[in-house]
Formats: sequence, C-alpha cells, structure tokens
Amino acid sequence: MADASDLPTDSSPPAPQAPAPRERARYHHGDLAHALLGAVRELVERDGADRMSVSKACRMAGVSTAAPYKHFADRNDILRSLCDIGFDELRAAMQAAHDGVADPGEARVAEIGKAYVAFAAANPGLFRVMFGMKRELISPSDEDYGLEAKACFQVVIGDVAEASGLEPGSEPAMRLAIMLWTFVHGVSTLLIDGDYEVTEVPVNTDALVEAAARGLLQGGPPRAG
Amino acid sequence: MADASDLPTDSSPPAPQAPAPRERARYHHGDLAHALLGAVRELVERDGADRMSVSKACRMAGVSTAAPYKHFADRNDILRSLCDIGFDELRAAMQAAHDGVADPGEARVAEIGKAYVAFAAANPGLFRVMFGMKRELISPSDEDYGLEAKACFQVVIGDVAEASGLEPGSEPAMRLAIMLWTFVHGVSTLLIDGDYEVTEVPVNTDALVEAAARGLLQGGPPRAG
DNA sequence: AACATAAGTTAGCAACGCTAACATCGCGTG
DNA sequence: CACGCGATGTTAGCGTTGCTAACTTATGTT
Repeated sequence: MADASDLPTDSSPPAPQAPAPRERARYHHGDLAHALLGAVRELVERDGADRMSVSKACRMAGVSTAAPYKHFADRNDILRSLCDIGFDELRAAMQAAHDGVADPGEARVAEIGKAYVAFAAANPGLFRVMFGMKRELISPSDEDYGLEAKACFQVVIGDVAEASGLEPGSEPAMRLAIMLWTFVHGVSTLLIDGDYEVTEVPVNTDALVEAAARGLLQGGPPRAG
Repeated sequence: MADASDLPTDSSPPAPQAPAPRERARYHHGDLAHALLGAVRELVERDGADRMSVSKACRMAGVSTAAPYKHFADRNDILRSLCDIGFDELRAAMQAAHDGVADPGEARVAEIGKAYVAFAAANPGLFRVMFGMKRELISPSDEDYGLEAKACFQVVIGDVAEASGLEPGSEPAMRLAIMLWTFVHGVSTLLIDGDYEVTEVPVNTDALVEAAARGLLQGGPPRAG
C-alpha cells in the first residue's frame, strides 16, 4: 500500500476488471486507484488542493471513505502520486514543443517555455501542488523524489546551450537555463494566481515568454550565480 | 466584526488593556486580534497555511476556540488580514530598498528586486498566502482587494522607466516592469518552494536578479504583450 | 447604579483524516 | 473442485477542525 506510481499517466493496462458501467454495483471497484486519482485531480482543479477532501473523492468514485487507504498511505500520498502524473505530462508537453520546432534557436526555447505556461494554465491546481507542496508532500527520507522534475529541466538545457552558443553543460549555460526557467515559472504562477490583474493592463504571456527568450539569450550569460 | 485591517502592522496603539504578563488570568484578553494574527503568522510559517488551524492559534493565545469569531468573520478572514500586513511590510521593504540607492539605474531596480526576494525568503509561508490564495480568500464582491499589491507594484514602475530610458507610464515601460516583476517573483517562488534543488547546482538568487535587471533593462522593451 | 455592548465562555454540529475490525471477492493451489 | 488466503472493499468510531448558538462577564456611557 504505497504510492501507485506504477500507474503513470492514464493508459489503462488490462485493468484487472474494467468498471462495467451498469452491472449490479459490484463489491470490488476494480480500478479504484485510477478512479481516485481522477476524482482528486478534478477536485484539485475545482476547489484547490487544500479544499480537496478524500471524502469527496470517495463519493465521486462511489466507495466508502476508508477505501482509499488500501491503495494510498494517506492523503499526501495521493497528492504525491498526482504529482508524478503531472510531471510526466509536463515533460511530455515540453518534449512535444521541442519536437515541433526543427531548427535550434530562440524560437524553440520560447516554444518550450510557452508549453510550460500552457500546462500551468490548463492545470492550475495540479501545477500548484507540483511546485508548491514539496515541503509538505515529501518526507526527508525519499531521495529520488524530484526525478520527474529533473527530467523536465533536462528538456530545456540542451536547447538553451544550442540557442545561446554556450558550451553545453557548462555553468554559464546552466545559469542561463535557470534564468529562463525562473522567468517562465514566474509567468505561470502570476498567471494562474490572477496576480497580473494588479497591473491593470492586459498581459500577453506568450509575448512575455518570447521577449524573455530573446532578451536573455541575446544578452549573454549572467556573470555569476 | 470584520477584518481588523485597522491593525496595520504591529505598532500597539493605546491598546485598551495591554495583556499584563501575570495578573490573574483575566477574562478579557485585551488584544486578541493582534495576538491571533501573531500566532497565525507563526503557524503559517511553521506548518504552512493549509496546516495552520485556528484552534492551534487559540491554544497559543490562551483563549477558547470560539473567541476568534468575535474579531474575524471566519478563518479566511484571518488570512486576509494577515495578507494586508504582509503587503504592507513588502511595500515598506521595497520602498526602503528604493531609498537606499540614490541614483536611478539598473542597480536600484535590482535592489528592489532583491528586497522582494528577501521578503519571500524571510516569510515564505506568508508570501505564499499573499500571492497564492487569492481565489480562495477574496469574495467576488470586494473590489478594492489588490490595493496593497498594487501599491507594491507602483514602487518599481517609476524606477524601471528611469533605468530603461522609456517614457514613464508608457506601455513599453509597463511591459518591462511586468517582466522584471515576473522574473523576481519566479525567483521567489522557486526559492521558497525548494525547486531550485532539481538543478543540482547552487543558485545565487541575488546574482540572478542582478543579471535579469541588466539583461532585461539593456535588452530594450518587449515588442508586444 | 443601570444597562447596552463588546468580548469572552461552554456545548455541540458536521466534515474531515485515519484506524480497527469485519466482509467479500478473486485467484492460485492441494 | 474445495479451499483458503490475500487483496480490496465495508461499517464504526476516534480525534481534530471550522463554525454557531446560547450564555456569562467585563467595560464604559448616561
């Protein structure tokens, strides 16, 4: 009864017993882990992670409030599993953006950044859990937590080096990649939290990302840090 | 019984009855609103906003769990009041950074940005509440919510125009200010959420902010957005 | 002194996270 | 094929929480 991280995205393998639509409410749900993650994901988007309750997810899945604890250690474990799914999807989206632009350069980096922002905009609740609940979700013991997040970061750093002309893997290239990630992450959080409203001017996030890619890639590497 | 936003920062006015240290536990606390906000702030930093409970704050303040509702409408109202305090402090910190650098230019903008990041680093829990719980805290009715946040933003935009040579109040200057805010906010969130750890290289946030101020201010305004 | 009001109290509800103990199903093995 | 055992459900219940209702006590005005 651990983390169900062996249920990566959404592809349903043989599925021991597909939950037949109407066949006399069966005692065993058959695919509760997935069903719960789906319900929780919906709730996280609808109400936010803190208002999400396991009980509500149980009602949605049509099971008792004790059922989840046969599949997940606790509430946090459910959110942790949801994070795994989220990072997988984010990495896929970034990879797709990379694959969509043939020639290296600012444009490709910008597209990856836009994909990052688009993921956040499409999954604001999940995005907040993925990046904002680390301290609460991970126990100090598990070391290999940020693996999926690292995989996301890996997608960019090669392209950044290529687009900037810096030595791939060098520290300046790394710093530049960090700066671009920082900017794109800032766009994402300010966007989904509705904080751009205080500027009283419309904010075009795509244009913002493009401008940052242009400005930071051409401006050369940071001197230190 | 509303918001106690008339208790701005922490200066204790005459205080109807200063809570005398040891004078036979008095029935009336005397300054419960402030005491609660202090306890809640401590809890928000220690446990995070979602694990913060009004009950714990009551235990800390030495009152019953029903007492807070004589001063605040509900739990969210307490967090709202805490946000008011936070934005006030943030604006003061940014203003102080502004005042600390005589001549306009990149350096001044960078200092304000560093003050922003420093505030987040010193008050991570509060910072998350301030910028991340808007949807949950504000009711669609109250219009004048983001006033304190707007005041913070106002501190920078003048300096950005000065440092970039753009027309103050013009849209390009506005866009540039938004980009700098975006970057600095990205640094803050990635820092306090521990997400920079996935880069596996040490990240010097001050250097990051300085590099962004340099790169974005010299790179000229974004073309659109 | 009388009294209205502000600011505390206790008691209690519903929802939640989680556990313990019990029930049922499905699958592998004698 | 019976058996049984583990996986996966159930009900019952504990402690905590947010919040309300009804009551009590202090404060300050007239």
